[in-house]
Amino acid sequence: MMTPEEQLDYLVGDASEVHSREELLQKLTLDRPLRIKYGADPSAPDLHLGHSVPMQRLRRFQELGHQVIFIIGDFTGRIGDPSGRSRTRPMLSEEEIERNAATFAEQAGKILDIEACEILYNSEWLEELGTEGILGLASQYTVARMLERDDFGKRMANETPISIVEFLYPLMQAYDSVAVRADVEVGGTDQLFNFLVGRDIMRAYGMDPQVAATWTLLVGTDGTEKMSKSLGNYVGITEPPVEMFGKLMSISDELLPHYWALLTDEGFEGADRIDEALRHDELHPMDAKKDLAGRIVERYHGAEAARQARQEFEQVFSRGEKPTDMPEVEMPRCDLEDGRIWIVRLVRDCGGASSNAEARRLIRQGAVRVNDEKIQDETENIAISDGDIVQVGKRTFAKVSMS
RNA sequence: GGAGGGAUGCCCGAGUUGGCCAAAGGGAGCAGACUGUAAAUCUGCCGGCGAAUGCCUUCGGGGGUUCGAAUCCUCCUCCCUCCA
Repeated sequence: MMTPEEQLDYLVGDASEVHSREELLQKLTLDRPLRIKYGADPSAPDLHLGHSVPMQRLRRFQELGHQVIFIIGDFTGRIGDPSGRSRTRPMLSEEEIERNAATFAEQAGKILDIEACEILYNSEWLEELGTEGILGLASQYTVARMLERDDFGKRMANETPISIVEFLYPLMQAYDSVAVRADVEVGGTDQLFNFLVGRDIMRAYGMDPQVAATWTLLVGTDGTEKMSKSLGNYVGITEPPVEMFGKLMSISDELLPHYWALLTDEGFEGADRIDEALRHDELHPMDAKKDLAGRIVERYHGAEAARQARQEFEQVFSRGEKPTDMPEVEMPRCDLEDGRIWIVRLVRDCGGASSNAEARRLIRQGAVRVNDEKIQDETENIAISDGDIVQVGKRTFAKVSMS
């Protein structure tokens, strides 16, 4: 059994900010499971490694017997994204939200014990608030304090508009904490302000304020922006092992310690060790990356899958060989003329291009090979037979299957 | 309530004395070279169409002027800024 101090370290030792550790320590000595709040977006059901960071931490709370509460922001989702100016958040129907929540639960279940979690919709209590309740809530906070938020402050300074609902958003999120009697709220550093509003609002409603704990946001595979689906720089936790492995191998060396710290169980200490070893040339960056990729694939797909993904990666990219499994393209004989097919059409059928123009471009640029032979004439009608292998670029392969 | 500015290709953003605009430039993306599938860099591509100096669809939406419009007129929709 860990002492409360050890628990504190285990739970928030690697957090970027905790307000406050003393309070959390005090709560840990209470003889009851704490209620740990995590807000989930109702519109983005595909979880990626960025989401996995706070979720791994939630799992630790769970391990120590605390109660994890997911709040699906179905109501707050409707009032729009407070940060995105032009991004119009689509209105989601109830069925969609329901479906997204199911997907969320399924994917979150890969990281923690979902059966033991409470999943709540904030429309449940926010709808009941009514105008009177909203006004009462709004009266608990001042404009000046709202402007303390970095984002708002900047926009005021730049004279870019801020809509009133954007002020309401943190308040509602704060009210969620009141409604679920949260002891702790966890999330990314971008949520800190909202979490702190939560503390104030809880006090205003006569409750013990929640502890706010945030973790550094995971940077995407591009190495600059935060990981997000819309930026296309993400690694989804349900992606197939080979894809996952490949994406992790393509990150820059500089990103390695950051990933190591946030995504492995070794945390910042392990990351420092890796960083040190890399600096002294005791470790090759590629090996370190393979290690990282392997660990992550293993977490979501198991050890065997991780081993295979690594092997496949080395086969195709290090040795330039063909992958073990290639998708087959059905080639009806009747579509051929004298056993020949237009190369552009072939590239498209293999999924190597989405239009003829794109296929032409690829051919002109020397990216297309059929049975290892480079094809550069975009007008060529090529003879094909069963089992021929078409390669487009470095990673798209397909095997022809005559029918 | 009043005055003014704007809506361009995936994103940002030129272009508005009408033709030389499929539309500059940057970013993203894709391919090639180089590699450790790195990253960085360099080169090329970057609306579509079974070869074309060719054709088709694009510059918020509709209508119009014209041989010809992203560029002019008109109505509509949306966004923004300033004054009150």
